[in-house]
Amino acid sequence: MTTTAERGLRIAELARAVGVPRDTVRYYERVGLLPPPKRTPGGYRDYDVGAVDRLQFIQGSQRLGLRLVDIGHLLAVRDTGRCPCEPAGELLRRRLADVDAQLARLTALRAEMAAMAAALPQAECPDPTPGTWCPPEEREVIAHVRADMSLRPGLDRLRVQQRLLLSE
Amino acid sequence: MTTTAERGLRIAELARAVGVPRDTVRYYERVGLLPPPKRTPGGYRDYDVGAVDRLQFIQGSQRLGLRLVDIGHLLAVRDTGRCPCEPAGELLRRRLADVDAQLARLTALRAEMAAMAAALPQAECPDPTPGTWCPPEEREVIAHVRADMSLRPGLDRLRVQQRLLLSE
DNA sequence: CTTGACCTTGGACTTGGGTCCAAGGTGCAG
DNA sequence: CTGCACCTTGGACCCAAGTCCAAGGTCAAG
Repeated sequence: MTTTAERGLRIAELARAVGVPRDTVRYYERVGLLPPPKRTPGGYRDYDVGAVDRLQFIQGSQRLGLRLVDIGHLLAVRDTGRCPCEPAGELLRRRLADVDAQLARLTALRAEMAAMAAALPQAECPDPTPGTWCPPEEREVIAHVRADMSLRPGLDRLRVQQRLLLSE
Repeated sequence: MTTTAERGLRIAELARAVGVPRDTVRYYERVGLLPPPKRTPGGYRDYDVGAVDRLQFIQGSQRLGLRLVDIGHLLAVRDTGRCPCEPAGELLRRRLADVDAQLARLTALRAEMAAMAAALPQAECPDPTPGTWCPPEEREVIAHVRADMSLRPGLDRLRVQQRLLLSE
């Protein structure tokens, strides 16, 4: 028997292999994305190479904008061996629509911001009165933009978008 | 003296005026976006009409993708009366760059997702083996996309973007 | 005066995806 | 055998931007 019961990956090795923190791997296990691995006699997690694949899949799916729960669904169908194309396609198509909507919103946003930026004077402008915004001439432009800003109906989705724009 | 000490807005009135929950107004006060208003003898918050303006400004800025902290900075310069054009312009230009970067990423993402979706067969496809993903022919395409997905260097910014794509 | 709508507060809870910690166990080289 | 790196666990904490709650106070109408 040459079945050398080769020792799989320890958690740090797996984590390093895909470039995530160890805690994240444990977290994925906690939330059910990674099945509980075999354990060494001492209780250490003992992953086989498939785990690298799975973890990479999770990472990739995340980059495609899927939430962990959705990735979980995807993994579930992948695991059962039923054709994943239907649900995966469904998911992808929905996300694609989202991305398109997002692109449209971002494009509009970009135009708006560019307009605002253009409206702001280059350098020396007299200090405005507190509580207002920019001296008279500019004020009209800004007021326009502002009205535009405040009157637009509540696209709650945008809330989500803002978070992303931010990053610092 | 015709200074009729007219009663300002109660919190619910202010909130209704701009279409936010009462709690949000209090929250903004807690985090320093709204100054603590006058109080009625009974301790009720007593807002003047300027608060509507300020709250609308906050809402508008949020729609432009600013975080509350950033909006706070903006409001601070607005309040001090120093020319806001410089910092505001700075902020706007940075955000604009972010939006551009985001647009680029989203566009790439869209292409990638479209490719994936196109690669998925329409309907009847043989069930794949568990743990893999789609039958052989498609598998290559997917594998390619997947490699692309997993090998791309860690643009951590994307993490933020994902959140946004999600909405459900 | 009573009723009911409104207001006050501090604090806890939410979502999503982690991240960190302390106390203690394991594995292996020297 | 010692030392050290690594592992285990449960649980607490983080961010953002709220949201909800209970216990109690206020105000205006009837």
